[in-house]
Amino acid sequence: MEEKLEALCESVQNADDVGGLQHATEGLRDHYGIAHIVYHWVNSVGERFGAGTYSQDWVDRYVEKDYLRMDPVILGCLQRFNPVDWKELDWSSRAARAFFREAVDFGVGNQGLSIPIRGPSGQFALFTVSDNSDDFTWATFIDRNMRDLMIVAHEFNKKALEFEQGGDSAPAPALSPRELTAMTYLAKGMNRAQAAKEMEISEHTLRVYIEAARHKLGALNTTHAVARALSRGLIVV
Amino acid sequence: MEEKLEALCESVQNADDVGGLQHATEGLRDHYGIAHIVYHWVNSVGERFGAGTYSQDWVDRYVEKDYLRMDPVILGCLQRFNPVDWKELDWSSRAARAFFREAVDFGVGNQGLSIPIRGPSGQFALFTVSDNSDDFTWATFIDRNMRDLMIVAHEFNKKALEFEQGGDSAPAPALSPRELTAMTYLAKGMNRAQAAKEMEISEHTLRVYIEAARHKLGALNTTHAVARALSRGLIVV
DNA sequence: ACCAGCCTCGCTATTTTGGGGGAGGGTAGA
DNA sequence: TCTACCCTCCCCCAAAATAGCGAGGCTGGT
Repeated sequence: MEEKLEALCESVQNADDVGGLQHATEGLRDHYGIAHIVYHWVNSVGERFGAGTYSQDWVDRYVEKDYLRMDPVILGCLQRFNPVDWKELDWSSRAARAFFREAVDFGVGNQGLSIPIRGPSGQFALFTVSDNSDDFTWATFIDRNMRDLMIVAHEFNKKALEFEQGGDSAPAPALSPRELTAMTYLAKGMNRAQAAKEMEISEHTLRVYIEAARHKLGALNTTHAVARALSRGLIVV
Repeated sequence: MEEKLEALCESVQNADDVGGLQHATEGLRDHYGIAHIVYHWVNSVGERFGAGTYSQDWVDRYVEKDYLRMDPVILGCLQRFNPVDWKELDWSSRAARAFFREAVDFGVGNQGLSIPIRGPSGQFALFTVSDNSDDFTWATFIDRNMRDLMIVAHEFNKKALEFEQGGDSAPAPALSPRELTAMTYLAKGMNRAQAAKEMEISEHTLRVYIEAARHKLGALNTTHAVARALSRGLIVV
């Protein structure tokens, strides 16, 4: 079993483009003998890409209908931390139920598990396994393979990150301690007067920090600067 | 080996407070025969807590000196995705090197590996293993145990999430599509006029969205609202 | 069928930010 | 050493955001 996992990880590691990941998902599907494996990834500039075994028809349909905006799997995972079984999601709306029926018609399994992972710059990835089976069979499958799947999901993420860094990487400008403190207070909702009082400096000085931070971050205004500082993991609210 | 991992995970699962996690870190340390295991967590409202085997002296010192703001492990992991060996971090500044020497003096290992994980609402967790050893021994240890450690780290996260939800959980307010779009444009640095033009609505209407978002997010001003929307994963820049 | 919530538009006055200048002392890295 | 960057303080004025009112049409869920 250990060796199998090793081989599966390697099939991901050996990918050198999105096509390679695609191939890896097919290998995984065959290995586990289930219906689908899908890896979906949003990079730090909001571009999406995916690799997986869903039929092209379904992918086209999904894009055409902009299902991304209402897919309970996506919406649910954006709010979660842990791997989530599709059954735990909110399918209560009419649109969601219709979407699910349509998905099953297009060959997506009636059972699914999605593992969400987040990166430091707004990256968001979803590793999904899906199959057609009853609740008990599915629960057994998950119980057996959850950990391996998490490891494999992680390999996918590593690969996706490599691809992104292969592109243009932002060098992440360093802010001075006072600048960071200032940005943190602003991110907490203070205005300049409050933040200055908190930092025990004049409002003028505070302004200097904010402007310095703005310039370093290439931001157009304070809100933008705070947003960038947050996205880049420079500060935490 | 498998059974050992199972037992370790259970020791985490059985924790029903932070003290329980503390106990679990001690068990892990003894199991692996290394110097330290530390789990550090920032929840969605910015409160931090930790469980681990560092000496109280070091923890006190760390807090007193506000090392959180300059600790290269924290700063580095805030920018990363994958588990990171401490050797890969940026120790070039004098302050960082002094910090490292001091840490070693306080019993922290000279080798370390930290696994960062992010949640949907700005939660950020760090699972760290540390020991005193040479590069080769450490590399071997990591190579052998990385995957198990990732699984264990995940158990910690699951537990931390439970604790948070047990307390007062922010119900994650849902923003309407237009509100989200508005917040996204603001996060990109547009002012109200530009965002309104982009959305093809009047500036007044845009203002309504911003205020609605502000109220839903409990934010004091626009910058705060954008910061919260970002930290909670509602928008991506 | 109804209600909640979304989307759209309007006004005025006050508060907060942003842009443009400077200036001097302190400290860490090359 | 010495240079670059950090920290701190000051002025004036234009531009932008916020607070407080309000109103009507449309859609989705119960």
